[in-house]
Amino acid sequence: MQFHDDVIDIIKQIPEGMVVTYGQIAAMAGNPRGALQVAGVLHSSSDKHGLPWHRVVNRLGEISLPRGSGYELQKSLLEAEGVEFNRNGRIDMRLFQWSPK
DNA sequence: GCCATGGCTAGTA
DNA sequence: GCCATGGCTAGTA
Repeated sequence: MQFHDDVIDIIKQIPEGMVVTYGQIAAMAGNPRGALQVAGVLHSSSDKHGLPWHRVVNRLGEISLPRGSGYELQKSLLEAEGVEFNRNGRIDMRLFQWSPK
């Protein structure tokens, strides 16, 4: 599937220390309303393709995974790359959101 | 609201 | 086919 493959390509390009949004990826892959599908791809194909899945967050700059089920891991992976979280557990997207050239 | 996916029944043949 | 189910979100209030 084209969408699926595009999503994977895009995610692979996210540089270390940067993040992108589900919707952003969906739009880049040609389906502005496919945010949920992007989440699906992440959920199912992250391991197989060795994707930097932790660099994908929701539009508010927060981690979407539930506490105790991925949240902590994702947060620590991002912090290890220099991404900072404020007291609300959010990332300042003006500083860390990546967009391709 | 949106939309692709996956699981699980109808309902033909 | 139908229907529930997501690692979601634009656009009101």
